Amino acid sequence: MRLTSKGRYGVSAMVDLNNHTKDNMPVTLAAISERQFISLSYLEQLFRALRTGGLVKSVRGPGGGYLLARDAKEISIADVIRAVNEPIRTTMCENAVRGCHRGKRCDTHQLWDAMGQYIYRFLDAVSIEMVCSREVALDKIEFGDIENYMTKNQVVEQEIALPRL
Amino acid sequence: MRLTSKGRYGVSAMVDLNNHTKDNMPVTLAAISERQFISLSYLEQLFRALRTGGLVKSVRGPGGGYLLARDAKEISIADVIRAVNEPIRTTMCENAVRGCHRGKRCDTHQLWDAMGQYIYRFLDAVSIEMVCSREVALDKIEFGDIENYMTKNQVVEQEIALPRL
DNA sequence: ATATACTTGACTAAAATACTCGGGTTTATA
DNA sequence: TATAAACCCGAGTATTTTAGTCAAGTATAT
Repeated sequence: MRLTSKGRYGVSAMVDLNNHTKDNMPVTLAAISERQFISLSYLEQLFRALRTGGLVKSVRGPGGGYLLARDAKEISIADVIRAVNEPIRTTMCENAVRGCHRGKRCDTHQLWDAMGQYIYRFLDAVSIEMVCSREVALDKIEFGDIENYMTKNQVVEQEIALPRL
Repeated sequence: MRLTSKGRYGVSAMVDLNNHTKDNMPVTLAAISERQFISLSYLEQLFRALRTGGLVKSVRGPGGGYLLARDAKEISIADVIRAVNEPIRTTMCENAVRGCHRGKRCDTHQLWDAMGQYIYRFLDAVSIEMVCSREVALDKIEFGDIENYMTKNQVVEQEIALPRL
């Protein structure tokens, strides 16, 4: 997962879409473009990715536009960011010559894994609905126990994109 | 704060430095360079920043090198990343024409602020010492209550660098 | 028919990042 | 006092990534 402005635009667009959907009527990109100050062509690119990712459905022709593919409660920020960015290809350390070399994990491998998981926990827990309502505070979110990070034997793969070493 | 490979290199170098300091004898960049596969010139650039940031002290001349400026327990990952990256100039939304416009905060402003604080909490809580020892698991780290994020009236500024809208 | 609105692939421009280079300065030691 | 080890520093370039555009479609309501 990459934290770039593309992801931010994606989230802004999804939030706008949810805020302006009434009676299950599709919302046009032109409308989102005006409200969010995002160019139409760029929005088209973003929604292509969002549709491929199964987060929105499109209705073609006049009167058409986009709708959320499922309830805003069921769409996380992580979902959106994942959808608009290309999937990351390399697992950072594993095949690199430097850093983690000769199969040996670099001294900081564990740290970045832990951080990735930690950030994911946030982005997975926050939904489009929460951002829209602004009523839901994070202290109401169920995160589970804050543990099991940076433990010795953990082997979960790094998923927050840090440029490869 | 930016999460880039420069920061990773910085952390790797600091961890290596701590791991290879014996009897308060300075460690040379040449040694770190060999062990971590980071070019000498790049290391020089990094340590310039680390020294300016008060995280290491240098000893010049033959037999010289670098030492941690304070105990590894007292140096957080956030400290290191902050030191090697230029400080961020703009507060993302505030002065931009798009996104947060006309003084009105954009719908997602709160979200990114909350995320920034959340990530900071992690990077501030983890020290170089913890990464070196690998004995300290995150479940032993005191994070305080997991709340006060994304609450309605929060006005803490965004500090994780997301490219400006 | 026509206009609305989504669809797609490919392309370009701009920014950020990573990294290098060359010439310093300090200082231990022979 | 000459030499070499090692840090110091400004300025530059190259690469990669990201952001954003463009042109030519296709589907469909009216």
